[in-house]
Amino acid sequence: MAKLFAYLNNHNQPVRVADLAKALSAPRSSIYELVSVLSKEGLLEFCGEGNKVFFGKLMYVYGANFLSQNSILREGQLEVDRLALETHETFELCTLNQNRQAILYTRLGPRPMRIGSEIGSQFPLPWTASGRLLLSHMDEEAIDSLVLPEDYILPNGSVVDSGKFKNECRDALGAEIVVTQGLINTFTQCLAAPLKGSSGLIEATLCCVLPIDVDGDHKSFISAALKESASRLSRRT
Amino acid sequence: MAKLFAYLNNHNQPVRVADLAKALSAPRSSIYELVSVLSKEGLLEFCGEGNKVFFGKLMYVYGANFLSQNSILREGQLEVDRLALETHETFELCTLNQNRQAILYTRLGPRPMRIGSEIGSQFPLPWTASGRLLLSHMDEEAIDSLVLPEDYILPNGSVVDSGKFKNECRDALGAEIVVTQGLINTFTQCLAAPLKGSSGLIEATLCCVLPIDVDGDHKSFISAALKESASRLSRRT
DNA sequence: CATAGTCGTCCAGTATACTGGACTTGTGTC
DNA sequence: GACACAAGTCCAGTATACTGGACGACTATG
Repeated sequence: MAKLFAYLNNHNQPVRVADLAKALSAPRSSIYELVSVLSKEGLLEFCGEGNKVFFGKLMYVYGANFLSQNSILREGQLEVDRLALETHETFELCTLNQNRQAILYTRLGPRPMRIGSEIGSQFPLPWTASGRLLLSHMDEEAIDSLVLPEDYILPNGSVVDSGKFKNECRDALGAEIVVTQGLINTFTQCLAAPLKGSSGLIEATLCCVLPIDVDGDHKSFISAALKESASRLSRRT
Repeated sequence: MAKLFAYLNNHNQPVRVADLAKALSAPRSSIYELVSVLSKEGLLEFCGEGNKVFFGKLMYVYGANFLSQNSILREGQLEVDRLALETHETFELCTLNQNRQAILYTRLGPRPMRIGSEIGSQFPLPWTASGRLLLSHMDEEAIDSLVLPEDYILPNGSVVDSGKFKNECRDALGAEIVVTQGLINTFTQCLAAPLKGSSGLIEATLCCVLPIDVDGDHKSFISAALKESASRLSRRT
């Protein structure tokens, strides 16, 4: 079931049941059965032509429940919208999901250029500035048990040094902003600021994706705006 | 699993695992196991104190997927917001979910007064104006097989005549607006307008909840606004 | 501090759901 | 229209997950 959902999420559009079976390399009968059960429950829905399925109404309703309980997410969405509108850059709201950084919300600027920055896409933590913030409270041991060896391999094939990464995580503790350059690709940099919950723990990050060659004044302006937003949204202890 | 999700949805806040087991009258060990599996997958999350669980990030992400695929829902939300802002009344976006009417989105006016009009709450179809629209394309036989006998029992205990209900569904076919009064309670009326998909089928309804004693001019105004919004949002064939 | 009640874990037995093969139905091609 | 291939259904055997009871840990109460 988890794999099925993940596959639909990656495709972000209805998928034929037969294709699901192939893609998940599971018996067709199992997938037909599973899809039938989940669609009876309303978590999946048949839609359009050709026996295609996608997430159902209930999934949306349950997701809305999560949103209503999560004030950082709710306020963070508004803030991402506002920042994107004012600066014309791409902003994202990110959070830790298992051993990945998940993008919970995004608003594209006029020049979207980062791979897969759709809602629901997930990245290995060493790939992003947000990843360093999200792990900043953990010790080396905890990081080692969470981050898999293959997560250190960047899209271009080069490898992030795990010792260096853990140092950067430690340095991110208490930082107002973290910047990484040229990790996911060579032409962007990523500025991330921490959103802290009432416990003081970082619950999410506010992140901006900029071209690598943006001029210094503009970058400072974005950086200041991120810090201001993040500190305003963070809960006071 | 379906029951567990439904229970969390009804409570709309984190629930202790032990309470879940009681409420679902299932063995504690089963619920602990199930919750553990679902939270490992990210569909549920432990949150706050005292071993409480609620919907997880993945549920939100998957729900956002549904939203992105469903243009009527996306545009309908904006329209509900706009109508509520302009008229100061409560509007809802409703849809058919199995044999229930589900509220997918709502914006409260200054006098919210309808029971349970939260996102995700569901009603038997005979209780609402939207229900008549959502069933308007079905014949009597299809309606009988979908609507359970107990669905005809209103909250106050009185019973909707099933023949009359089916006539009202038939009359709703092609109607621009459907009004019901005093069904869910004695002091509200419900105005619903159909949102049609590209197939011409009613995919959702836009609905306004008014006090029963609202003056005629205001009601006409609301009614006209609903018709206008609904026809604008409906897909042309 | 003793006690009752609840909470969470563990485990073997059992029931449910998954598997994969055979079969039927649908679809596209020549 | 005949053919090949893919899509979808069905069924018995098996593996997985659920069950419920026993147990220890924790918490409130007198």
